[in-house]
Amino acid sequence: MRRKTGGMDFHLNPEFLQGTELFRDVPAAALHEIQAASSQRRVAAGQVVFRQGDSAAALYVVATGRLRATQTTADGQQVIIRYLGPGEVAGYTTLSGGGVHPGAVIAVEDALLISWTSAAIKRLMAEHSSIAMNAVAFLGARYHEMQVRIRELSTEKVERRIAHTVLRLVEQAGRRTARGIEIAIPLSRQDLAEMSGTTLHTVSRTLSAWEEQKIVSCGRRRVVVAKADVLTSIAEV
Amino acid sequence: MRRKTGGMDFHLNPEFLQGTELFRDVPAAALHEIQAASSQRRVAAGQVVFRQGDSAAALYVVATGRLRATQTTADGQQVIIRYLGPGEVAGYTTLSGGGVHPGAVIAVEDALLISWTSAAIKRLMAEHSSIAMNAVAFLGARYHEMQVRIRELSTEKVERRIAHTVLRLVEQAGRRTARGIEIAIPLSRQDLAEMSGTTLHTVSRTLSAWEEQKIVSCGRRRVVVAKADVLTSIAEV
DNA sequence: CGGACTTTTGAAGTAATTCAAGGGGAGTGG
DNA sequence: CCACTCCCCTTGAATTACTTCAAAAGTCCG
Repeated sequence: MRRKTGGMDFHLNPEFLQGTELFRDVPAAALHEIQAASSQRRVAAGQVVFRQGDSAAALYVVATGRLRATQTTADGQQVIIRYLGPGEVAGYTTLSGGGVHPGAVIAVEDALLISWTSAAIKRLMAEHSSIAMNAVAFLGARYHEMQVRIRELSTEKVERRIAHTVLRLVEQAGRRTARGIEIAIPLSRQDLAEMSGTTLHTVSRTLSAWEEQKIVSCGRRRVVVAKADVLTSIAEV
Repeated sequence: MRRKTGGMDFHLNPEFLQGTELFRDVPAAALHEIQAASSQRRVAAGQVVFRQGDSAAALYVVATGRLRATQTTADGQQVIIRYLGPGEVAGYTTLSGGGVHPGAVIAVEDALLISWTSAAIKRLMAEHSSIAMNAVAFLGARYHEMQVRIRELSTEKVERRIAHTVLRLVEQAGRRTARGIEIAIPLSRQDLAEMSGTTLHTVSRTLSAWEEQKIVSCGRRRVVVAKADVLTSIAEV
C-alpha cells in the first residue's frame, strides 16, 4: 500500500506542504525537492501505521484523516499520547537517531499519509535549515504539552483531568453544531480514560453527571460540549 | 552576574562543547564561532535561572553544577520535570519561537552556565545544521522521557512510581559509595513526591518501608540505594 | 435478529490523601 | 558551646476519591 508520488491518487501541492508543521515557511525552491522525495501511503481506519519498537524507517505527515499515538506497557496497559491531524508529523524518532519508535501509531479514520525515508528527511533537514527549525519548534511544543499533562496528572483530581482532556480535544478537533461543539473523533469512554489517566467507569460516571447538568451531551463514541465555559471553570478551579 | 567570555573565570574549551548534547559532533571550525558568541553566568545554589513566564531570551548549557526544571500551577502546586546536569540544555524554548519559558529553572547546586542569546543560537543553528540536528535529537529524547512518565503516572501505583523515580535519579546522578549508590543531589521527600506525583507523606512511608528491608538507606535530603536490583523488581513487576 | 462492543450504574474494597502531632538535625546566634 | 529555631522527616488515625468487581442495558452491524 505504498507508492511513489506519481500524481494520480493525491496531488501533493506546495500549498499543502507549506501548511504543515514541518514544512511551513520553507523556501519555495525546496518544495519541489521535498515533494520529489516523498511517497504516499493510505491507511484504513483501525490500521497500524507503525508499532511500538519498530525501527524508525519513515517519517509521516498526515495529509487527511486522523491518527492516534499510544504508549503501551509490558503488561498491555495503554495510554493515548496524542491524536494527530492533517499537517502533523507522525514518527518523529525518524528525524533523529537510527532508533525505534517509542510508541505505536494507528489510524482512527481512513487517512492519507505523506512519507519520507529516514535518509531523505535527514538530508532535507541538513540542506534546508528551516525544516530543521520547524522540527525543533514542533518537538519543543510537544515536549511542553507533555509537561503540562504531567503536571495535571500529578496534581489534579480526575474530574478536572477529564475536563482538561475534553477541552483539549475540543481545541484540536472541535466542530460547531446546533447542539454545541462536537468532538470530531470517534471517542469511547475507554479512550477518554486512557487520555486522562483513569478508568472507563470513572469517565462514564463523570460524563453522566455532566450530562445531567447539560454541560455535555454524549452518545456511543461521541461527545458534544454544550457549555464549554462551565467545563473550563471545572478545569481551572 | 553575566559576563562576556574573556578567559579568566572558566576556560570554555572545545572538548567541553563537543561533549554537550547540543554541540556534539559539530565541525571543529564552528566551535570557535560558538564560543565567541557565548557568555557565562554563575548561579548559586537556590538561585533562579529563569522563571515560568519569563520571555525566552537566552539558552543555557550547564557547564558545572546541577539545575532543576519545574512546572507550577496557578495555585502554586509544583512538579519537577527534570534535573539538568553538565552538558545539558536549559531553556529549550529559546531555540524555537520568541515565546516565554513554560517552566522555571533553579540551581540546586552552585552552577556555571554557558549562555547564548536567542538570535545567536538561532543563527548558529541555521548555519551549522549539525547543531539543529542535535537539538532535534535531544528534544525528541525529552519528549520520549515525558511520554514514559505519563504512562507511569497513568497506569502505575505509587510505590512503583517512586521506585522508577529513584532509579532514574540513580541513572542520572548516582555515585558509588561503600553503602551503595548514592544519589548525588540533595533530595527532600517533597522533591521525590513532586517527581512521582504523590505526597511527601507517602514518599516518607515508602522509603521507611524500603529502609526496613535494607533496600535503601536515607537521611535528610539524601538517598542511598543499597539493592538496586530489588528496586528494579519493584518497578517492573 | 443475533452477537459483539460500548456504556451505565450499584456496591464493595482499598490505596493513597489529608489531618494532626511530634521528633530530630543542622545551622545560627548568644 | 549550648540553646534556639527552622526545616525536614516520621507516624498514626481518619477520610475519601477512585478503582475494582459485577451485572445489566443499550447500540450498532452484518
